[in-house]
Amino acid sequence: MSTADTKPNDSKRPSGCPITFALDTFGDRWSLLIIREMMFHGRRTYGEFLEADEAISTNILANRLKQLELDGIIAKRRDPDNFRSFIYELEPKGWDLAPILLEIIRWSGEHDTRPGRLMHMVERVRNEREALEQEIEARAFEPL
Amino acid sequence: MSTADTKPNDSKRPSGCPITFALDTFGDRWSLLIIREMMFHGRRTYGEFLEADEAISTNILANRLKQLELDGIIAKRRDPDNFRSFIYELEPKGWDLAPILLEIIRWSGEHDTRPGRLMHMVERVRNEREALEQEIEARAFEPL
DNA sequence: AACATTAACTTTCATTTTGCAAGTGAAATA
DNA sequence: TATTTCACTTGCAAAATGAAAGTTAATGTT
Repeated sequence: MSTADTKPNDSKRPSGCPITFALDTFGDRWSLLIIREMMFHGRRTYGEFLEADEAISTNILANRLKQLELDGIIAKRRDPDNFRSFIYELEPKGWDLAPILLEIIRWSGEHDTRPGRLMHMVERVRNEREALEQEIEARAFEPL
Repeated sequence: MSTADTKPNDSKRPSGCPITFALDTFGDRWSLLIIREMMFHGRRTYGEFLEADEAISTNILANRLKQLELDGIIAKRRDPDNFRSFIYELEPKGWDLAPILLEIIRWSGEHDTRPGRLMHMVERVRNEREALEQEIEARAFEPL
């Protein structure tokens, strides 16, 4: 195999530090974006992830999905209605990243001054964080 | 120059997304660790950062410090007591990352089951988050 | 049934980033 | 004056990334 089939950013020697542990599981360029797509945009299949704004490469996407699954952040199952398709879903460990993502959105809302910045989620985090958290929590417990 | 003097993980096309904005400024392997060292371990100089557990390479450290400074996360000034030394300090934009780091620590506390995991900060976040936040906030406003 | 299309990858390879080791220059110390 | 300290920089090999093309199997079309 010549493909990137090893995890890129695992610490050589585990330090025991909680920050390092977290970076080892989602501290790369793409993992959090995949999680964002699942958590906030409802994307669930390989093809849907490729349609996201940031245009991830197919090999990187495959590698990250595999790694996120190994780390228990997401789960993969067949689409019962389309046997060539797979559905990726967040696991509790993945849904539990929501507070981190919301804090990241809050921080960017405070410090991103670019003209083209998107304020939709920023406003929701500012004005109705509780409701937003509950909405996400509810989706985490949706059937199937 | 052959050195890594460009920012590695800037999005080619800015998407306006707050998550992407954040990843562009600290979504790499080392930036958050440098910020952790400053915020929780009081390290402030190039030499002190090199003493951290994770052993960052000198060229990467130099590159990240430069980039964090450009992004307004940290500031660099001469040590008035030692003219060959520089002191790096968090800017408000950097201190404001504290809630993100605390959420990351919380998340790892919930999901890191490794035997060697360090629980000190996890416990503080669990049991006295308010006090911890205020302590950090206080240090953000310390003179000089 | 034959053919085209869709979906989820895998492979190849060039480019970029990382990481290690060694080197540089200026300021402080012996 | 010589040595050490501090903050980097440089060179180079190894690893990761990204773009594009290829593969395999399920589906949809004629």
